[in-house]
Amino acid sequence: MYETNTDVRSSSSLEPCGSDDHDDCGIRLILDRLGERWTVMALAELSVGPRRYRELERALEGISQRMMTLTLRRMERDGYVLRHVEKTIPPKVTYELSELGRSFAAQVAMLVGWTRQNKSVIERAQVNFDAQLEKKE
Amino acid sequence: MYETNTDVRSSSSLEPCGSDDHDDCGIRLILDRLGERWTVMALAELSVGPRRYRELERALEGISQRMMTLTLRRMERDGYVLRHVEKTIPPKVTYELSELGRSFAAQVAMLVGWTRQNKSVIERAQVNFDAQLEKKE
DNA sequence: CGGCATCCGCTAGGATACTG
DNA sequence: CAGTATCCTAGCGGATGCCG
Repeated sequence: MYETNTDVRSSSSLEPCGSDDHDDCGIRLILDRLGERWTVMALAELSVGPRRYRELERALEGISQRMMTLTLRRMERDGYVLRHVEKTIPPKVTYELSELGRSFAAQVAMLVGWTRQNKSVIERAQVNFDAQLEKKE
Repeated sequence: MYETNTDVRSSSSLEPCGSDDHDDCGIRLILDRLGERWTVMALAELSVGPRRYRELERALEGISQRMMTLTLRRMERDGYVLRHVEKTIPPKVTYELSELGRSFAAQVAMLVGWTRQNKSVIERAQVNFDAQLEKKE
């Protein structure tokens, strides 16, 4: 019955930190980042391989320069992304996932997988919920 | 199209939806919810067992009535939570995780596990990043 | 008890302009 | 090319008050 895995699923049930009173056991550290609009897409693009600033900007269609920079800075600050600068003219800046970043991307990939499998169920629940509301009006 | 696969890790690498142009393949459906402040804590509390409104409110220390209600409504709308009403006086309303909700909670538990394992690495990266910034000023 | 309605501050994030 | 700086708004979320 032993899972000798490197596995992350050491606690198979939720209930963060053994019901640590109101601390969320640090999960916010990553969920605040994932909650932002572009992080996952940047993670996805970078998990293909290293990318220059402009390449990312083009891949993340619709992103503003401001958010491109902010997103990358925050990912770098958390240690997911490594930033390499070549001080040529014009400059060349390359972004790359760190070991931590690749591990993180793998986790997010699982979430994406779960979402893909349950998307239709969720959407049906939403439609149904909204329909019930209307009937009461 | 049949999905014979119960395993969520069908795509081990990120790169949502085979580089679907700018759609994030629906991951926002769940990340927008997880990005909110109280969802994970509510999920955690409910994964222990069914709870009444006030019980949840007390468990999620610091939450406002407004956000307690909003959080529960949105979780109900997505199909994670079932709401049972007993029209007594005073009323008794009980919330409970659905099958989907338990499956979702299990996914979040993995994220919590990953966070626990990497928390210190991330925090060290942040401190280091901030220190580098100050040196340049 | 289990809500909904209202007001209000804070911040994610878009648009635009400028720089080394 | 790879940013920074400024302005602005839409929406999360807190505080407060009322209700069946």
